[in-house]
Amino acid sequence: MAPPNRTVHALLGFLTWHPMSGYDIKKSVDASISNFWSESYGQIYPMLRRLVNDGLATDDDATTTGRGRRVYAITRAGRQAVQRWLREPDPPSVLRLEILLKLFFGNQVDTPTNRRRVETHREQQRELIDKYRNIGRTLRAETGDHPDLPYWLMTLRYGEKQARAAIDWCDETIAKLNALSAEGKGGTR
Amino acid sequence: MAPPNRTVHALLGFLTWHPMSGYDIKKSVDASISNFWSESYGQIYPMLRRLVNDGLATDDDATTTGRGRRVYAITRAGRQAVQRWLREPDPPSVLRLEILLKLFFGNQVDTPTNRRRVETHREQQRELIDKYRNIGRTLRAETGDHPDLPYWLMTLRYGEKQARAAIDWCDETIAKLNALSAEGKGGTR
DNA sequence: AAGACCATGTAACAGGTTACATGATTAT
DNA sequence: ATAATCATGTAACCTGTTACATGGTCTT
Repeated sequence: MAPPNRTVHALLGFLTWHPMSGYDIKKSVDASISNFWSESYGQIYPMLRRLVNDGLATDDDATTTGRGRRVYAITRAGRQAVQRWLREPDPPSVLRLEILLKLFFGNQVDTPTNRRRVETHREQQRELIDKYRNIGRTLRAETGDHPDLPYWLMTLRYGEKQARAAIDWCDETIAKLNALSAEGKGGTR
Repeated sequence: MAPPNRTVHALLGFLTWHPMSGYDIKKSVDASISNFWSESYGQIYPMLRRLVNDGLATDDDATTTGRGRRVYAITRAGRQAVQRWLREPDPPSVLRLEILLKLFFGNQVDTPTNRRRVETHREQQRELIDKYRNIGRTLRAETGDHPDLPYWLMTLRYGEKQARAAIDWCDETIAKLNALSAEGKGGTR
């Protein structure tokens, strides 16, 4: 009865590499896939219990040290679940971009307000590109021969491309906003 | 006590145009902002009640016809809430792209599986571009003089740019996957 | 001794989807 | 008549975040 759950699969994915604690997983998620995925402790800890319950992971392990730390290891069934999941088609991902929702109603506020919003977005995307570049550099340097590295870089590259496209759009949109406001002020009527 | 809620603001946004029923709003959402926003009936109907309760909309209206249909109108307080919201900065939007999560663990499956995933994504994005172009054409034709039109087109344009970037990435990634698998088969070891 | 940070966990809540139930109206 | 679709609504459920509580360990 493997649950068709995304968090579960993310956790199992990390456990395929080596046994980890909830804390480790959280750290790994933040450090490696935070540009397209997130998990909170409130999800992680209960889910790990559930994995054990479903026979997809174990914690009755010598590696679970005496006090604080509880280390989980993936089971054969767990690996099979990952394999199944990795072969499933992807459900379309629903996204909700509040910036676009606001811009959609942009005619109800003044141009500077809209422009400021787009400019802020531009800055954020600019920062993201730098972040991605740095992560890429670190990855190449520290794990240059890891067989998973090419896949990690592909996911980074996706973020980079999206951010570049977003910046393009911001520039174009700022120009349009300016044109609109010029029209409204001086122009033909 | 205006709630800091996204659905609420989406609903109010539509109500700024003219009074609408829950059903109307759902239709409008699907027809105009579905590429970056969604609302389900399960959200809409209870939320409309709440708007009335909070004094941001009314339904004690002559427009609410005898039987089925219940039409909501925005109040002054509602308009003020929209204005406040439109001037707020945008929270960073968290996205979770399952395709990237799977590709991140791509080394655990064969290249054709990964490639198929990326190719499917490419096709979906290709279709999206067509869809956006059609919506744009319809909008221009049917509401060519509406003062909100430029803003609507901007949000469409965002989707178009993102989709184009995604296609670029797909092409690049497919090439990389092929190179990886060629390496693995014949190559240096 | 203090502060950072390792580490686990839960409770409360918010946000959201799906599936179902119900019935009116309109078009064929 | 029948089918489509207009139209509202709820219950069950899942997903997810935030805030809090708790205590160990390591460094200065």
